[in-house]
Amino acid sequence: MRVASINGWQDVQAEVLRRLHERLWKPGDLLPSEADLAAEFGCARTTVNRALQAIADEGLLERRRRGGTRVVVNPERRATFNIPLIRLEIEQLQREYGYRLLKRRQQRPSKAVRERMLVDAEASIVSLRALHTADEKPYVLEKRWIDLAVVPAAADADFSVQSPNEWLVEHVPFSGGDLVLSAQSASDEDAEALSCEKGAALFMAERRTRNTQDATITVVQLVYAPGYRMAIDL
Amino acid sequence: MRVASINGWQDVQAEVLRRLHERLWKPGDLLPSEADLAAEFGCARTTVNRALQAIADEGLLERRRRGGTRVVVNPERRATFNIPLIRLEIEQLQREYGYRLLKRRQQRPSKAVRERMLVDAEASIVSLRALHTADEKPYVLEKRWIDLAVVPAAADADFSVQSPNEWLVEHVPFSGGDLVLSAQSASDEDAEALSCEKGAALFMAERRTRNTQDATITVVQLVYAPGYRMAIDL
DNA sequence: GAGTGGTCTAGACCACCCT
DNA sequence: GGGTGGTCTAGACCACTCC
Repeated sequence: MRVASINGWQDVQAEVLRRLHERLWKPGDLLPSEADLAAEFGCARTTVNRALQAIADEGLLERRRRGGTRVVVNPERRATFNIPLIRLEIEQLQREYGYRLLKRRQQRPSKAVRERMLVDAEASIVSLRALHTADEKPYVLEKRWIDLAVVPAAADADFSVQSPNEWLVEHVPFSGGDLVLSAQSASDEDAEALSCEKGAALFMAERRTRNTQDATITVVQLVYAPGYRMAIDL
Repeated sequence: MRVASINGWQDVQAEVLRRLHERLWKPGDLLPSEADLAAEFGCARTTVNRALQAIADEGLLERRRRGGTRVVVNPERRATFNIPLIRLEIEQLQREYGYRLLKRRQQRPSKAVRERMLVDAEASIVSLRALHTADEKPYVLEKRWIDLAVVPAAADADFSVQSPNEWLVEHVPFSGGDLVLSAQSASDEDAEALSCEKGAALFMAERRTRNTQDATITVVQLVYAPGYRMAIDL
């Protein structure tokens, strides 16, 4: 037998991956059909299907009805990462989490906020500034805007004890959105809140969250203290 | 009928997601068993399994043998994104891609490189600097180190026409690794290569790639020109 | 011990789409 | 038209783990 012994779909996946690694099937090549592979491996087609699906989900194979399964030519690496609650992120580092609400206003949106949230000038917005600390040291500055038309309850929420981050997770159904990562020079406000020098290079994550009706619930900018690293496994 | 009509696993997924949205099943709650749900939906247990698996993969449910399926309490958002070849990334922006090799050396690793690559002082390393441009303007500076013990062919590769990025994708079997995103102040070298001011806030991605034997193939630092944004859909 | 999810099997039908 | 992947079904056995 060429293959040690195929028991489950993970074995099939491993064997297919091995052949891809060894360039036995090269980029652009057409793989045998599921039925043929099932015959070769001595398992049900369903099992082969499951394995190939998993590999295709990773971006290494491309599958089409009637067209068969092809090895992708430019295998874009696809990375998955978690966006944890800041509190949990800090606690996982074995550091003591702290939180402080710096500012809270209810107001009409500025032009910049209107563009970010895609709301009109009449909207009622809760604007927040909060600081998350690790071992008493500034960790990340949270700048957040919440649309009260979409989340009326936010008007009465007490963000001085619970961070808007966590409050929203608890009170608002999850939904879609997007995330933009960038590097920014510290503004005066950033420098003061994070106790760093003005102009320092800061890692920033800006996240927009939409509900199921595609309305913008909230936009948040997380401005991390200097030295922050976002690690992702591939 | 309570439910419109359940045909496929995607319908089951949609219905379960609806119940999660509506808080019919709250964080921490135990869902009915797959068998019960299958009976309710009038489909096979396999179909329910597929649907719940998909939701669990998104991080919203937690499943355990014997323990059943639970709604996750703190639903960490899980995001996936592609890491494209730089050339394709630029071409997708409808800008003209350009590439220039700035420096190439073959040498023993410095202490900093040894730490990054986890190799010893005797290793033979190809050290590269290359610039990728969009419409003739600096886009990203690539600092790369390749371990010749792992990739001997890199000693003879001509990186002046093809970027190491693409050469490696073509010649080295894909593998695991990790990725670290951060913000850095532009060094003298960065500033000169990217035509920006020293100290400017730059977005940096550092990636380490390992082969199947867990040896470090290459480490690359991608230092992006000011203003770069990395966008991710959630 | 018993109930749960994890998975395999064999067969079936369908949607797609290349030739 | 016909071959491919996408999926469903019903039944089965197993692994895990809570009670």
